[in-house]
Amino acid sequence: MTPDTLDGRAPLPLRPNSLREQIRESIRRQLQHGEITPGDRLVDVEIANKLGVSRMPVREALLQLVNEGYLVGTTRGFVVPTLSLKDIQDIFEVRRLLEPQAAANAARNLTPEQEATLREALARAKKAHAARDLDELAAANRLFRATWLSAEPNWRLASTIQRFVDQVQIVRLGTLKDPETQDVVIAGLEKIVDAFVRRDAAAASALMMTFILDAERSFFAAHATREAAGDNYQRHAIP
Amino acid sequence: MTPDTLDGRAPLPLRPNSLREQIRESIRRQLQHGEITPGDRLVDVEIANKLGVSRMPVREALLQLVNEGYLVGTTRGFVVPTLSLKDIQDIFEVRRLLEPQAAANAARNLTPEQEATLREALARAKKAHAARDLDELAAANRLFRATWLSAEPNWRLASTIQRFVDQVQIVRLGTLKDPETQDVVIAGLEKIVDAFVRRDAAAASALMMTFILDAERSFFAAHATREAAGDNYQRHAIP
DNA sequence: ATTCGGGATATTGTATCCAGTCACGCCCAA
DNA sequence: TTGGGCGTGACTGGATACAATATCCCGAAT
Repeated sequence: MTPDTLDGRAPLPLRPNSLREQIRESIRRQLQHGEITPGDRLVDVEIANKLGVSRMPVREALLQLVNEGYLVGTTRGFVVPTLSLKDIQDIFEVRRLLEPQAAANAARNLTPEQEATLREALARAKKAHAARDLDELAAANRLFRATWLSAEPNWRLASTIQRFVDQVQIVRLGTLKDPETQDVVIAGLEKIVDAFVRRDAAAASALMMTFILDAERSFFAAHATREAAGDNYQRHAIP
Repeated sequence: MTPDTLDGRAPLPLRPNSLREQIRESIRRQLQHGEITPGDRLVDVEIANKLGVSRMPVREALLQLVNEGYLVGTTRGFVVPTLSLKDIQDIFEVRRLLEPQAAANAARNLTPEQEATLREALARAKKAHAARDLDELAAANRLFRATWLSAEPNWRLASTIQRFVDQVQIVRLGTLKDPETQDVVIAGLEKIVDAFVRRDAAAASALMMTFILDAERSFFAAHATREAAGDNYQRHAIP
C-alpha cells in the first residue's frame, strides 16, 4: 500500500535527503541560531553557487520558508522580516493558546529518556547562565523545547508551536542578553522540569503559560528601554 | 523602502497573480468543495498539460499544499491523505485551542459589513437546510467562517485556523449529510451570529467551543455507525 | 501455483535557459 | 544643487531538458 495516509505520524518529507530539504533545514538552523538576522537578504543564485547546486532546489527551499513564515519574498530577493510589535504580539498570542495545552499533553507522555534530556538541558542552561555564555544558553533552551515538544503526541500541534517559536526566537535572542531575564528563564525552566518529572499536567500547563507571559513581558520591557534610548531594534538606516 | 516588514498585515504573495498562486488556490478550492477526495492522485505533469503551463509552477503549488498539510507527497504522485481517526482528533484539538479565542477577537472587531455578510451566510444556510441542498449548505458554512475569520486581526491565527478547518472539511462534508447534524449546525450558527451582532466576545468564545465540540461529536458518532455497518469512510478497495 | 527478480515506465528531483520586472543609480536639466 | 526621467542590471518567475528512482508488471524458476 502506498503511504497515502498520515496515520498520526509526522509526515516525513517525500525524499528526506532531497537537496531541497537539506537546504531548507540548513537555512532554518541558521535562522534559529541567529546567524541570519532580520534585514539580511537571501538570493537563491548566491546560495546555489555557494553550495554548488542549481537555483531550483534553493528556490524551492526559500519558497517553503516563506510559506512557513520565516522569510518574506520581495521583488528583489528574499529577506528575513523585521517583525513589528504587532507581529510579535500576534505570535505570542498563538503561543499562549497552544503551548500550555501541549505542555500538559507532553507531561502525560514523557518517556524516561526525554525526562533525562530535559534535565540535561536544564543543567546546560544553568552552566551557560553561570558562564555568561549566551549562545549555549540559547542552545540549551532549544534543546529543552525540542525535547518536550517531541513528547507531544499531536504532531500538528507540536510543529505549529515550533514554527511560531522559531519566528520570535530570532528577536528573542536579543532580550536574552539581559541577566535579569536570564534569571527568570532559568527559574521558569526549573519549575517546568519539576512539573514534567512529576508528570503533573496541570502544573506544566500553568507554568508554561507564565513562562510565555514572562518572555513576552521581558521582550516588551526590553523594547521599551531600547526605544527610550533611541535605539530601535530594527536597526534603521544609519544617517 | 522595501516591504521587508510584515507589519501586521497578511503577507500577500509576492506576485498574487503568479501561476503558482493561481494553481494553488485552484486546487485548494477544489479540495474545499470536495471535488478532490481522499485517495485521489495529483500528478504535476498531468495538471500542467491540462492548464497549458509547464510542470514547474504546478509542482511548486503542490509542494506548498503539502507543506500546508492538504496533501502528502509519495514517490509516485501527490495524493490527498485519508486522515486516520487520530488525525481528526488532533486537528480538532488544535481547533478547540484556537477558534474560541479567535471568535472572541472577531466579535470585538466585527464591522457592519461583516455582520451583514454573517447574516446572509446564516440565511443561506437555513434556506439550504430547508431545500436539503448539501452543497449550498457547505458553501454557506464556508462563507460564514471566512467572514468571521476576516474580522480576526491576528492573521497568523486566522490562517492557521483556516488550514486546519480545510483539512477536516473534506471529511466533514460526509457527516453534514445527516439531517440531525444539520439541525445542530444551523442552531449553532444562529447562536453564534447572535453573539457576534451583540459584540459579546465571551459568548462568541463559548459558543464557538460548543460548536466545535458538536462537530467533533457528530463526526465520531457518524463514524461509529458507519463502522458498525461495516462501511469504512476511507472507502477501501472494492472486492 | 507461487515467489523472486529484472527491466520498462511513470513520476519526481535537479539543472540550465529564457523572459519579465522592478529597483537603483546615473545623468541631465532647471 | 536638487529633482526627475531613463537606462541598466540584478533578481525572480516560468519553461524546457535531463537524471534518478521507486513501482509495477511480467516472466521464469522452484
